Amino acid sequence: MKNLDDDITIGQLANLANIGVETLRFYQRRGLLEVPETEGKVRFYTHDHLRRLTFIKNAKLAGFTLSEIYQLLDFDARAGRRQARMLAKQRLVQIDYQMQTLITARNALTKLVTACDSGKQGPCPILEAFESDNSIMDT
Amino acid sequence: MKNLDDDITIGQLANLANIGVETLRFYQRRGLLEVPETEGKVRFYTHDHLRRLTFIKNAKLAGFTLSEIYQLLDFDARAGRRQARMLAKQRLVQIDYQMQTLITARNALTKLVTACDSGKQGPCPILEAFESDNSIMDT
DNA sequence: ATAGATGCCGTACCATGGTACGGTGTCAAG
DNA sequence: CTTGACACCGTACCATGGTACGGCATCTAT
Repeated sequence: MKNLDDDITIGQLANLANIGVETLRFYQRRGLLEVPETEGKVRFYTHDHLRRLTFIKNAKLAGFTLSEIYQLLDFDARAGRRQARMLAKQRLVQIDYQMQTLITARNALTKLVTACDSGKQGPCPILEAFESDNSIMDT
Repeated sequence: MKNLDDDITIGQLANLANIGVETLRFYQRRGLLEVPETEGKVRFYTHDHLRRLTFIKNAKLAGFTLSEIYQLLDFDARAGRRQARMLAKQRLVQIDYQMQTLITARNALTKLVTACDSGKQGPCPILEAFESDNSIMDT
């Protein structure tokens, strides 16, 4: 299980990681994925590259941007616990903000859909609300 | 209050709506904002344009994309209550999905930050988690 | 009447995260 | 020995939501 999956081509790596080859190349350009030294012409990838891709996928799931992931990878290399923690905390603040926004929109839309479902007469409450200046979206 | 704010230039409209002029032009290109017939050279905007911008801003707050907003505006013009309701319901489903994603990420990051804060030894739990295959992000 | 502020228009550019294309090279099987 | 499948590389293109620039016209105040 150590070097069984060593010396893998980019296509195989892409398969294992379930990511497109072009995306891998894109990550390479972004510095997220190391470009192996070529001994000849075709480049070979190892277990390490796969782990890195796992890292990237998980960090993406946590909502980090690619450039934040770039930093996280750097912290990982330099044992930058403090910085990683800071980035994570920042992301948590952001998440709370995003959730609040979603909750507001959700409440508003739920209310409006209900109103629109029940009332049969007059203009659509949803569309009407969007035209109103002190919107239901403020709350 | 009817034609006091009529015959307004694009710059004034931008000010009133608190949106950049370039953004207004962009909305015009997208068909979101009507381009007034020019009687001469300079185009004049009215209260209607301002209401439309309010609509756009509120719909954006609710998380609709510009092309969805384009549709909503169309429904508004044709009294498309049913369609507006459908779009709103779709958006609600999407919101629930997005919230679930955020909650998962939030739980994971909270746990990791706590772990990283307490443990002083060994590798950073956050970075470690991202390298793990069956990630904390799955749950 | 001349400068400065706006308006108009087309077009280019930005970030974000990819996706695709075309040319070239290499390698293995039939 | 030729065909097909990949690899490599540079570059272009996609959607999304703007933002900026350059050239020209017009309007207003000094």
